[in-house]
Amino acid sequence: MLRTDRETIARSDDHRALRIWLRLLTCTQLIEKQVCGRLREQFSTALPRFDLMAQLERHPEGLKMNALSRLLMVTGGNVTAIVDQLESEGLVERLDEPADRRAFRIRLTRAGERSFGEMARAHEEWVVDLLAGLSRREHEELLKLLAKLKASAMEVGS
Amino acid sequence: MLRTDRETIARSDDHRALRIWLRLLTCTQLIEKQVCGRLREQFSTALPRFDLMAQLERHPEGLKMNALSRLLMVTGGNVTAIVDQLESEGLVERLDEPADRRAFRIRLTRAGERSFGEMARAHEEWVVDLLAGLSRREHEELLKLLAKLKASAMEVGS
DNA sequence: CCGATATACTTCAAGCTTCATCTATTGAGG
DNA sequence: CCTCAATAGATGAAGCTTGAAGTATATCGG
Repeated sequence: MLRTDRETIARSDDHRALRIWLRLLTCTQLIEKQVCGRLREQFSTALPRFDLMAQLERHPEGLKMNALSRLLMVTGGNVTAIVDQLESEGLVERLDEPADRRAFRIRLTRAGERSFGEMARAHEEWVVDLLAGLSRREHEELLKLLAKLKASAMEVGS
Repeated sequence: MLRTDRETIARSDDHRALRIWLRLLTCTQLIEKQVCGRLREQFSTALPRFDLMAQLERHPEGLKMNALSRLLMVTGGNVTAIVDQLESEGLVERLDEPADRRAFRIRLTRAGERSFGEMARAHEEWVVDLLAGLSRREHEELLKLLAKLKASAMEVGS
């Protein structure tokens, strides 16, 4: 019978968790560098701008700065800066929120929708390519495990 | 019989890849925020400094700037800045490389080893906690899938 | 040995992000 | 009503990261 004392078990679990975290980080950075680089080369834009527009595209009714900040997991000041940029380029607009005079609703303009659409198509291709080394079965498994991981990490965070 | 035309299959694959990428990014950011925040609160230090020291700890013989840059996936200029900081605090040292007068070998000092050791213990606990929602079986599965993902992404990158 | 090219590292300006702080507005009790 | 705490956003300084340009050294082909 295989015997392992508690400390050894604990140590090997610790080790495994750490390895997962490091590998997760590496994967994210690899993909991020690729996407970031191509976004810059082909569309002269940066990832945070793309991410913000992606959120707006999913919410055609518009989003408050606050909501953007939470969805993108960045600080409010950061959202202000990105929205300022995009607004000055005519890609998004700030609409007054009748119910709350402190807030506005940020929405893609027509030009923003068009511009994002082009980028999104290319972006999707890049991501599909980057993940092409896994089978459909593995994709599904990974998606499931990441959901659990997300839940686990969120619980601790709260 | 279930029938799906090629485009629908392609679209659903695309969709899946995108969802995996988004979820991966979310997981990484969640964990990163946690680790980053606690590192700052409890040790008044930042993640990149910790990461750099972690690499040095794994390579007691020292690493060249170059190697650090590759391992950490950041630019050389960035490594220079972080090493400058840590060196001024006496946590790492630059040793001349006899074979190549352009290069040096960066190593943890005794103080650096001590300081990193404390942080590493706490860090490992945090990570174990954050991943505690998954079983050992799931940990192993996730580690395997991430290895494949890493390989897949690296192939495209090259 | 020499010159061209590549490599190791540094420097610096520009952009991104965060944190702390500030203003305006809302909402809840008294 | 008022006041006070909470919330929506904006602002500005400080730190991190990058990319491009610069310096010094190494290597390779003639």
